[in-house]
Amino acid sequence: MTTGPEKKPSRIQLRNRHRILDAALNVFSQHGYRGTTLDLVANEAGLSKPNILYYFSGKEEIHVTLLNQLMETWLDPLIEMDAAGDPMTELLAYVQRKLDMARDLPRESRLFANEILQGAPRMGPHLVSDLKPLFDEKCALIETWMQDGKLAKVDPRHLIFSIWSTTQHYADFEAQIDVLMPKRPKEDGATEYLRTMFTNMLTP
Amino acid sequence: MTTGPEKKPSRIQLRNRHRILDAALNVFSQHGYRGTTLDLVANEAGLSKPNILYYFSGKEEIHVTLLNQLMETWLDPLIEMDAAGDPMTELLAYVQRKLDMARDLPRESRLFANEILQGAPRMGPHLVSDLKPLFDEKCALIETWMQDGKLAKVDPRHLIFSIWSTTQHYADFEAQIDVLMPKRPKEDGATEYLRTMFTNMLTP
DNA sequence: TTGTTTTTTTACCACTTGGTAAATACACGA
DNA sequence: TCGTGTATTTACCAAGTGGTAAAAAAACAA
Repeated sequence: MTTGPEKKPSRIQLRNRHRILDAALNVFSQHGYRGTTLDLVANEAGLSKPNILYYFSGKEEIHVTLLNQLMETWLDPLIEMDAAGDPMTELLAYVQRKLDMARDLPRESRLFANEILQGAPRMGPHLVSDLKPLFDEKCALIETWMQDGKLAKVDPRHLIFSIWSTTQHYADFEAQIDVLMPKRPKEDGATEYLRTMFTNMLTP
Repeated sequence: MTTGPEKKPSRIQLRNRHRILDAALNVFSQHGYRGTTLDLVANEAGLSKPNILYYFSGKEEIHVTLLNQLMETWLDPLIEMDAAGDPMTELLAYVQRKLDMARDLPRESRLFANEILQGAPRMGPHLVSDLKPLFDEKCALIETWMQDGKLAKVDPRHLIFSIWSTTQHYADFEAQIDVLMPKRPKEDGATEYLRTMFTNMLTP
């Protein structure tokens, strides 16, 4: 009702916007915001530069759109951590989901890392309004689990930081890992290692 | 002998080169390579752009110089891990040194993270020639410690990755941590947390 | 088919940016 | 003080970049 008279996007619009965002994700995640040129995105998307600006008002809007989409994906695994489940099971499952995400969505992980590295100039508000409340809620949940003697007592905030850092490392520092563990198989032991680490730390 | 007739750099040269590198470290670590302009570096250094190009042949040379300096600093804590010491003590001390480095040299940590994130375009060779041999050597050392029953058996490569990721996280993702743990004190529990984590995991 | 709307291309432009040439100012030993 | 090499500034430039205007092409409804 109060929303303007927006017409539903055509098939072409849907397809091209999707192409552009996919191409932009490739480029932004590899070169960062400043390192990304519209020409690069245009090439990658198979469109001309002015044509891209027909679908998005500018470079910034493309970047912001990606960041908004990313936020949902990013929070999802943590949201799923269930207060009703078994604490150790829930936590290990969360670690696994985060590791799977680093493996399946390395571009998204690097896009996020780039943004935070540069001081979250475009994502700062999202962190405050979306991530912070969720973070506080889940820290409190973990705290109760520890009070109940279901988990060993450690600082839940640093626990979450360590889950994020260890899992995302496999996406963000892939170039380094490629040098140090060349021609490794798909299943390279990270899953088992992280499982052991968090199990040993959190077993009461 | 075979080295050319290089004159010793004057006091002014020493001072200005140092100023430039310090300014460049600020800018590169915050904005990445492409995001850094010579004008930004010049302003930060309090010199004019052409004056900067009097001391360095170009933007690339400044960046490479920083990266070379960084490599030494970066490898140092791992080099210090001593085969003759007590395994658990040595490992925990290494964790502590890395955490101190993230705290004391966040700019260097972010410079490194930026470079790796973008695929190590300028540092790749250094990783192969300097980091890889050291990494293999220390992995083998940790392996023997585990064989001797001094440490619980885990994959030493992933162990080192987890030390790197958890410690550097406090520098590289500082913008996020500032949101999630606002106005925290200097000593915020990270030291204690990491000590607990690695102790619990590695106690045989 | 035809008229209308949507999509794409062509040709630009203003600004930024890495870098250069040459003139000028400065430091310093004799 | 003067002369010489060092350091710095001024005035540029060519390439790259984000973005625009308007014409051309394609899609589509009638």
